[in-house]
Amino acid sequence: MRIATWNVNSIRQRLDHAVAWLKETDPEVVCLQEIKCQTEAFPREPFESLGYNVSVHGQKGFNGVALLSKLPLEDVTHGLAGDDGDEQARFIEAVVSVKGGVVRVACLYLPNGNPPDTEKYPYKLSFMARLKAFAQDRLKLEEPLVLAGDFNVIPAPADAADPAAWAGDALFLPRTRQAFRELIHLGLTDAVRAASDASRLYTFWDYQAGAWQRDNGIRIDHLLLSPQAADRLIAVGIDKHVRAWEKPSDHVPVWTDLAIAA
DNA sequence: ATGACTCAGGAACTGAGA
Repeated sequence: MRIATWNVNSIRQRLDHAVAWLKETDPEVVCLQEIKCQTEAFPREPFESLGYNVSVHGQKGFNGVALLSKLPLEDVTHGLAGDDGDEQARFIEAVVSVKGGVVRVACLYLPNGNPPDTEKYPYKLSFMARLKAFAQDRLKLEEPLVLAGDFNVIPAPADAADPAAWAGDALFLPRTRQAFRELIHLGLTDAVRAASDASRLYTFWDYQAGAWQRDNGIRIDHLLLSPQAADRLIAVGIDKHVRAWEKPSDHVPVWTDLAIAA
C-alpha cells in the first residue's frame, strides 16, 4: 500500500498537476494540505474519476486538508482534539479497512508559527502538544498508523541546505524541534530517514530568490509511522521532479510503500 | 536588501505562506 502526502498550495491552481502526478505515482491513499478552498469548492470529480473516495475539510481562503483513498474512508474526523476554539482547517483523520485489519491515516497541516514573537508561535506549539496527545492516544490501538503532512518542522540541520539561515525561524527553533522529537519519542518512525541515507532530501523550495535552481530546500513534509506501520516499511520516495513543472506548488509529494495488502 | 514569488479575496491592494 502506497501512502502519500502533498501540500499543493491551492488544489484549484494545482488540479492538472495533481491528476498528472496521481497517474504517475498511483498511491492508494493521499493526504493533501493547503487546498485553500471551502469544502464545497473542492474539485471532487477529477479524483473520483481516477477511482478515489474523497473527504474534504476546507475553509475559505487558507489552510484546508483532504484525504483521497481508493479504499472507502471510514470513521472520518475533521479537526484535531484539544481546542474547541480552533477554527483553522488543518487536520483530518480516517481509517481504511485492509485484509486482516485497518490502516489509520491522519493528514495534518501544522501551523507555520512565524513570526515567533507573535501569537502565531504559541499556536504552533499548542497544536504540536495537541498532536502529541492525539498520537499518544492512537498508538494505544497498536494499529498501522501514518501521521502524514506538512509539519512545518525542519527536524535537524541535515534537513536544510542552509541551516544557519533558519536559526531564528519558527520551523527550526529549538522548541519546535524539541516538540517534534517528543512526537518521535512516543515511538513513531520518520519514514524518509528510516529508508534512506541520501543527503539533500528536501520537500520544499521557496518561490523566491531562485531557491529551486540553487537547490536551497528544506525537508518539512513528513510521514511518521507507528511501530505496526514501520515494521512493514518497504520504501519511500520524494517526487522532486514535480517542482520543475510549470507553475508548481512550492512543496513536492512524499510517499511511502508499506507491506500491507489492500 | 525584514526583498525576491505565489496564492485568495475581491476588484487595489493586503495577508499569509516558510
